[in-house]
Amino acid sequence: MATAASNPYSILSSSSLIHADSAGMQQGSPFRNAQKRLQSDYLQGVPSNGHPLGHHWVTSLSDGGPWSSTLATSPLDQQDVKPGREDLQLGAIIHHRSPHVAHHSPHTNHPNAWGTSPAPNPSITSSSQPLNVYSQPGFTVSGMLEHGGLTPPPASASAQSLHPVLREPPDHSDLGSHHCQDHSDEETPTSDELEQFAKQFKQRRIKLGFTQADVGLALGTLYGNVFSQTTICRFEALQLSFKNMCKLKPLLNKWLEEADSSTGSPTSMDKIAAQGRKRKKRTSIEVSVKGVLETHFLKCPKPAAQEISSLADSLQLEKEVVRVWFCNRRQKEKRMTPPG
DNA sequence: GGTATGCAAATAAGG
DNA sequence: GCCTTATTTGCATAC
Repeated sequence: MATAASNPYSILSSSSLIHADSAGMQQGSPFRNAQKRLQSDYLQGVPSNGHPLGHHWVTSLSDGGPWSSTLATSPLDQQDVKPGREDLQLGAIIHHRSPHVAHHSPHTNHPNAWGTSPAPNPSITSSSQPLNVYSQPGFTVSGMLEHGGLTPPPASASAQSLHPVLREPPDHSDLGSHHCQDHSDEETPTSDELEQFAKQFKQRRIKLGFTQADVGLALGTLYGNVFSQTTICRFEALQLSFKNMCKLKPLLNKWLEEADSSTGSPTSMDKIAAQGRKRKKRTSIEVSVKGVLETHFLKCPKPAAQEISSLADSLQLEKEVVRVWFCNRRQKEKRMTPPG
């Protein structure tokens, strides 16, 4: 199989992937997905009218919502556009592309935009006092040996590594308010706390000498759930949805604690890292294969299961991959189709 | 070589 | 089991 699906949980081997997707980066594509639209809309000051979906993360900007306190003062805050999705990528709004932001988050560039958090989150009071909410005696260096290495947690850690997101620590360091919908308990951080955390997280990470990729991998070792550099990057830049930020924060907080408090007593981590991935590795579909799929789509946007199966066979793809492709393609089609 | 971003694959949730 | 819709996440690549 040419897809990573054949080895969905391996974070080590991706050679089986079809890497031909570069063409997928059609920058000149007439179609811009929600994310992209949002960004451009923001940047262009497009009024909020295009998207039916309100989002607490954004819609609340002007009414004391999660990010309101800081955004309200942003020079860009007038861009109170209603995004079509949760992922507003607010960070991007204020984030001019600054290639090497060695020591600043987007906020640093626009202190007023995000900063001024009146109450720094105690849970991230930097290296000096980690919270130890999840104290795990065996962990070292946030799951990494040294900077690139993986530091396996003790056996007991494996248990902890289960369902990281779901098993929220009973006693979270965050004093949060309750802005996170599905985590409506007291653990839910406020927008200010998230913002502050992201900022300090980045600072600490850099100080400790870890890259975003390091952190993403380390989360796999700590929680059995690897994240990409992209995700860490977006977290730091506050480009994830509020809900998603809430979800990732405890994990990163934990990593930070570990990184801050340990110097890395190597253990036997590799296996944890290997068993880490829960999400199926993204399949890269070859351009030629995409062409075939596209052709089929034009003829029949909603093929029957049987048809999908045979198509999958002929393309040597998993049936599920083909099915999902059609689903996503239909979604895309809908987005592309102008209303009315 | 690390980080940021476009596009889309994968997943979640509800029907 | 499959669909739709919304969302999360990462590959590939630009910066």
